[in-house]
Amino acid sequence: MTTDSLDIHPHEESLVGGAAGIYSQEELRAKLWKADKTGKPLRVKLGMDPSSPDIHVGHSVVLDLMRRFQDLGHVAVLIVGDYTARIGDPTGKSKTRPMLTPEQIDLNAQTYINQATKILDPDPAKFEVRRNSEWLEGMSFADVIRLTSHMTVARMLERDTFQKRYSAGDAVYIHEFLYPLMQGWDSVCIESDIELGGTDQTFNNLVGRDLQAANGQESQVVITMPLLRGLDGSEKMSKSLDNAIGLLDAPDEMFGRTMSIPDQLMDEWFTLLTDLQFDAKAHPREEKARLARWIVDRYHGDGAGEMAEQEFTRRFRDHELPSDIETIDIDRTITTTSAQLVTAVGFAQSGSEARRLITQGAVSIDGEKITDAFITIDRLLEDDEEHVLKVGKRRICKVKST
RNA sequence: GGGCGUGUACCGAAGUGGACAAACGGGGCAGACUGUAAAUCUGCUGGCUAAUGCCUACGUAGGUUCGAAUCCUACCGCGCCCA
Repeated sequence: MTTDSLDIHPHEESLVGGAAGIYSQEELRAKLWKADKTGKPLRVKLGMDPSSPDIHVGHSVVLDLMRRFQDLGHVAVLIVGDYTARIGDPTGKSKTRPMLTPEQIDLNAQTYINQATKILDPDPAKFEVRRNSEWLEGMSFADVIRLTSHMTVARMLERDTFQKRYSAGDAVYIHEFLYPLMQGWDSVCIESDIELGGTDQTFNNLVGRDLQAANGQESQVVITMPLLRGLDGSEKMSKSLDNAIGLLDAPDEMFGRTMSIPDQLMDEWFTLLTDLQFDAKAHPREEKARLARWIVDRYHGDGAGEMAEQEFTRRFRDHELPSDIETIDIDRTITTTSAQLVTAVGFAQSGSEARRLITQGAVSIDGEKITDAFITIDRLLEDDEEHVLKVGKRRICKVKST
């Protein structure tokens, strides 16, 4: 491909402006011009791991880019790594994930697609979903060996996670070497023009380039996007680290979680998640609320952010009760002490934990702190009256005892 | 195949016959302070119990011992070295 003399393509900036890496921009340029000329849309690949179906706002970074490609007329090709998931742990982090049944995988994939199409355009002309079992399942051992012959051990060990684990003396299994090859082979099979992913996918996606070249195809362009850090402000956002905001989270939950991020994270979130401009001079709380409103509006519709904010303000600034509290019925013949009450409503997992919470002053009834874990609830609760039980800052319910 | 190591609670990591539900760090939870921030400080962090106490737990299965996370045997996993 000649790339020397091409002018900058008008769409380039909007597509790669936020990227962490492009391999390579010249090739992207050539592909964009070529698509214009031939009228043939580019095939833009994104891999999805069906072992964990939940999408969080961090995924929106890459999905937004995918959407931009779609809006320019290109085709989003979502690869469901069902074959990969069936075999086990794809990232080789440290633990082997349980093998999933085809049913679970189907379900997860569907859930994923439902969430992803909150961002992506589901128009069939621009949206294609493929499962990699389609082409991986039928491969023979000889096919697999042929595939592995394109990769050297040294090259494989360049990869960050292998490097670290290997030098730390942790186990690195041969089959883990196959995952990048599998993903790369996906690119060959769907004739990918461009592959998107987070920076953690750089290595895997680059393998696709090599395999395409080795199979007589034009190599895909790899565009990596920065990883969004989660609520804790350090680790990348991930459901399993419990530092994520799910796309399906309730408005109040989204708002509250956003408000709890460290201030230093705001700039990053504004940049990666929104089209708003971060104002470093504004009061941090106000800025964060603006960010939170934007996020809630995006996933729950205009106005949802403002409602969530109001609820948030009354609850946490004005220390009032939430407007909607679940009422739980308590049977006094079973539940007798305050500690048992806390476990009965599900705010503690064991009696010991409930007792600890009470001892630490975390539990209150109708605003009155309880300090005695063994006091009988007869002395705390009126018959047939609703009382507000609060544990810590967030666990609140009404109890009615009979 | 052989040799040497190693396997501890959510994670990392001490402990090498009794005082071990197991130091310490991280994480988590709670309290103080706040902007539900972050940072900081304090406490808690296997289960049952009003409590003395009891039960379960140091890779798995047996054994030695009054007593085992600690010693022995076998097995399983992982690492390193030799072949």
